Amino acid sequence: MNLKQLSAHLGLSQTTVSRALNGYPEVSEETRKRVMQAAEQHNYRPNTRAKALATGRAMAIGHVIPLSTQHEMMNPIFGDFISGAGESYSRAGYDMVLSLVADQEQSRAYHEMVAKRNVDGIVLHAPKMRDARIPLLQEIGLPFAVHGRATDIATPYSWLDVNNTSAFQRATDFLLDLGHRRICLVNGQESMDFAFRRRRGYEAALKARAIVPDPRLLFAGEMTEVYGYDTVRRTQSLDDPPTAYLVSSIIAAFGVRRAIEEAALVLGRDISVITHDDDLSYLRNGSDVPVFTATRSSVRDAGRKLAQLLITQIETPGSSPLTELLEAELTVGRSTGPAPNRI
Amino acid sequence: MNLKQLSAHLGLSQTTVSRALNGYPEVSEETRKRVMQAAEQHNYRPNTRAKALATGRAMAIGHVIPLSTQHEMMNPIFGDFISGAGESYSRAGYDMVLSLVADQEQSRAYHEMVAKRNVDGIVLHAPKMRDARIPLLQEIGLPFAVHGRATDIATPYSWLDVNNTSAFQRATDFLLDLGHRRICLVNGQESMDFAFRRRRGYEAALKARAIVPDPRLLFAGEMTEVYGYDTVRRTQSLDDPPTAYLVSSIIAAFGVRRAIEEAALVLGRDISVITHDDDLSYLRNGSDVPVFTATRSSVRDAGRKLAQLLITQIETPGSSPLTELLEAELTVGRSTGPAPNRI
DNA sequence: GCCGGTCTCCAAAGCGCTTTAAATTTCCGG
DNA sequence: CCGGAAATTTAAAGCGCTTTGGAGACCGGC
Repeated sequence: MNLKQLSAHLGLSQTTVSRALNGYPEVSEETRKRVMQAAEQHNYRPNTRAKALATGRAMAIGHVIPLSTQHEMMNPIFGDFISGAGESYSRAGYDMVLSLVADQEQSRAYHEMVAKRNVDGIVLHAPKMRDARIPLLQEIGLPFAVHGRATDIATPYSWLDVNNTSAFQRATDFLLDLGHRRICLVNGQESMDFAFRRRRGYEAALKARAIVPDPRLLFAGEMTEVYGYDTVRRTQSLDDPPTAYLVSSIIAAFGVRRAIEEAALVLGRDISVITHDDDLSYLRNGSDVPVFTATRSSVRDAGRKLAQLLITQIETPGSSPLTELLEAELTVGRSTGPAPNRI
Repeated sequence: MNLKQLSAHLGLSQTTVSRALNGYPEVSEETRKRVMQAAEQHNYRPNTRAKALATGRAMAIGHVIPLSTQHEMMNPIFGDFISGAGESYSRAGYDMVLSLVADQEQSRAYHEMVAKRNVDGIVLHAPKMRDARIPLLQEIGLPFAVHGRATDIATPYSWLDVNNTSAFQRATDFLLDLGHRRICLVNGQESMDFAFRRRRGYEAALKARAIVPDPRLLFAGEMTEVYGYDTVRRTQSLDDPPTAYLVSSIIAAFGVRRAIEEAALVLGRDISVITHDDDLSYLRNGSDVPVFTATRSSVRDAGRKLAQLLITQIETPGSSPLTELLEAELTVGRSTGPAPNRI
């Protein structure tokens, strides 16, 4: 059933029917009701493609996911972010189209998206520090919003980010307050902007207490369980092992915990651990009292908000870029305690 | 730059240019070359929406993700499945559109998709045992393919599944061969079809050796780390605790391992564990020798293949449904060993 | 009774592409 | 040099919708 058939069936013109359905005022209440009813009854839905062609609006938003091995780590949080974004989209009537693109084809992919005109805007994932995609998208002129930020980009753009610097600074402070002095940072890939900011927060907290960061306690890598495990193994065999770990992901924190328990140490007594917790639906941090003390920020919530932000921007053309900085909560669990008095 | 402008610029009709670009034979090689070059130079891409409207093909495939809490467990594997599917789609020139739909709106969502005509086919995720969505889609007539299968559906449809029954049967057999007699099944939600099949495999192996399954060793739930942990805690306090665990997901297996180590037992000596391993990119099962003995089947690979299967079906109309059953590998790691001789 | 204004409704153009039917050009043997 | 087949090219219709520019109908005021 298409518009033509529907209007023929109603004995009205396509114009009137279209207007009635789209809420334009030039149609009497009576006929509007009649039209609405008939549409409902025949289960009529306007053909998206025709509508998009006529209006110039695709009612769809693109997500470009980099496919390189270096970004595989996006995967665990990907599902949650997407569900959050999806909620906002379906509420506003947008579709979500995903493109998985190899790194070297990023530029081509964006140009193609805008030329093919099948999205009204783009969400950018996993920004690197000086991410080339941002100036590219600015030049192209397609509305976009970034999940995260990119350091060293002058011109303003829309983004939503967790305050990674402050979160890790507060977490480090918390450990310092407990008497820890040797704190190992188990960070993500530092080419990623968020990881860079986390390290900055960690370093700032140390510097404020005149502690010089020990390079042997700084790690950056892909956030796997094994990575967390290996890092603890390696650092615990130092002459002067750390008494605390600050971990960038709960998956790596699992590995950290395993290595600690395997060494017959007690988590929260012998060794303290704080992890960042993205509040993933399938990786809850314990049930009642959280297992880990954590800097927590729901990535699903971020998805919801960033999507809404992009929609707002698309629907109010000419608006200046929107930004939102979320503060992570520092929730205390059972993985932290005062530094043991080692000799 | 659109077709009209391009053809004006070339001094040709839109027809000829369109044909040249789409590889039709009614155009001389010389002009084809000229058209191709101009298109390249002006970075011309046909407008997807116009093309879709004219051809009746959307060149897009929809994935409907159920949003209920009961399916949250889809999330961890979701990212990998989608990347696999995305590879196939981009190779074939399809877009992927995601819809997150609350359970009670599933039916409406499918009807809407077909009425709006913005996808050429649908991938169905997380089928339940007697999934109502399958007859619904068959009735609607939109091509679709299921990731998994649904028991008790008579009419044929396209699907791709891992042979869950045989995988868990072989895993159970492997444990039985090692002398284990009390094997605890840590399964997923048994309303999900795959979980049901896994239990069937487990039971078949026991029955073949005339062992009656102990209901106190059968668990079904959402596959979290805590779930694995709790299950071990609970079962190890039985009079006659199990000597082996058969686990449905590597995330739960992490919890199983934690409980075992916390009880000062040695994995692979005191207690054996086999887990199903979806070969997720961010949750590798160890680096060299796998940590866990596992029934392994790459979910990314499944995504790739299922997408290809659906594309094939879409592009050869009138074809009968396609199906593919993948066998999981049973890879031996360090988590299994002979049953200890308990008295 | 006529006129301007307000409500309703409609015909037709246009979005950018494909494709059918037809026109034009080219080619070649006779 | 011609006629007809083959090779190229084109005009125009159509995909299903929105939207512009009017056209009738109806109203109150003069």
